[in-house]
Amino acid sequence: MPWEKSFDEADVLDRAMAVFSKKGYDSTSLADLIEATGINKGSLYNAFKGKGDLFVRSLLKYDEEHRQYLAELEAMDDPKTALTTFFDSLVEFTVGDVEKRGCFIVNTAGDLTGHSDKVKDIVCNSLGRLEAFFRRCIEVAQARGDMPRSIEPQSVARALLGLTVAIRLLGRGVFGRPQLEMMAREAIRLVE
Amino acid sequence: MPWEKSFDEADVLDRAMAVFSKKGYDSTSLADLIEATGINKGSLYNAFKGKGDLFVRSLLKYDEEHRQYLAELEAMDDPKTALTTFFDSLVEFTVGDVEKRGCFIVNTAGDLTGHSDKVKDIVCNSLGRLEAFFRRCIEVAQARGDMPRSIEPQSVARALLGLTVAIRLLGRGVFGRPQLEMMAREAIRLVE
DNA sequence: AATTGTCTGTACCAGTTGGTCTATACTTAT
DNA sequence: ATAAGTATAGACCAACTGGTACAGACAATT
Repeated sequence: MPWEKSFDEADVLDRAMAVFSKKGYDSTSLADLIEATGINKGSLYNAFKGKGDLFVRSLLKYDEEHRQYLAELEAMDDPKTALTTFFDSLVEFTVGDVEKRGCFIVNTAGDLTGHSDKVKDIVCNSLGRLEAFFRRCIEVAQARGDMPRSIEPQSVARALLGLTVAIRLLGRGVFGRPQLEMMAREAIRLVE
Repeated sequence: MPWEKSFDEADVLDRAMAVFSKKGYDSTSLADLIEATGINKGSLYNAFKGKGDLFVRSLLKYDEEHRQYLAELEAMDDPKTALTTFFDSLVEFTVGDVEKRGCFIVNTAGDLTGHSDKVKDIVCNSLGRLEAFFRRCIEVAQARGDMPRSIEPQSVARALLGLTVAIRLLGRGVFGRPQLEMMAREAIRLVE
């Protein structure tokens, strides 16, 4: 009888995610991946179909974790606090990202050309879910009387998505903490 | 006596700009550049120091053109119209970009890791100028009584910059015209 | 016509790319 | 011990990478 897979696949995906996110798909070589994951080239091609497959699976895992975080926020059941918490931790997370690897989804969104339709779908769905989360937060808060009726949920949700993308993108080298905090504050001002 | 340079350097930079913008620095090969510019490898290395130099000079040219456009807008001397015109043409330009090459500056901003400090400076300065343009528009409009005093020029300008970046980035494959128009409308709503 | 220097094409370079393959070491259950 | 399957290391591949070198074609001045 053989041997159970020895390396932790989730761990490999996490490490691959970090490299792909930091350098992008094309600029990440197999050598980079082998060094980062610690597993051998043979094992890599045994466990995954290749570089492309590893990328897609990493992206899916990142997306899945993101989705869970949104679910936790939504479970707070105080939509306005959920929004402020989101933007607070967004800035905190971005500033704390000392390696400047940024958001895997946003980085990939800026690179959509030259990616498969599968990747495009993952990115579009992920961003769509975030926008929908914003929209639900606004609608529920309005129903509770915590947010003015004058706000159009769909379009403000889309603006919040835009500011989120901008914070994640510009936080990777253009802006520092004070600038990012100012942008986040302005995002919250949109729903006040 | 020799011969004056025969190919149009500005034209070469424009063509290089298109390829670099579409595929990014790393993913653009010398073969791509030769095919796009139409000039020979030898001429390329004679006229420019190499791939990196060609990239920087293309980026500078793009930035310069951008700067001129902003100057034209500011010369309109009606800051609020300048802002709406900016976002209208931003969406129009993004939608009309059928090759989905996006904004050279924004694309490079998303890729800042792995670029020289020179490139970082160009990108940061370019985005900084756009933000300053927004701020001046707001301040002048406020002085004229065309915009509410409650608006904080600096932070709203930064939010407008964020939405601009988002429109350019997401317009490259994630969003279509209606979604982009909605984001642009929300940007204008920030200064009303 | 001779000269000067740019353009072009091609050949060439060493290093890297993603990917395959094989031989060997190893771990587990029979 | 044997068998089955996994991990590893490395050799190997053709294609491509950015970059250099060189020969000849060409244009403009003298």
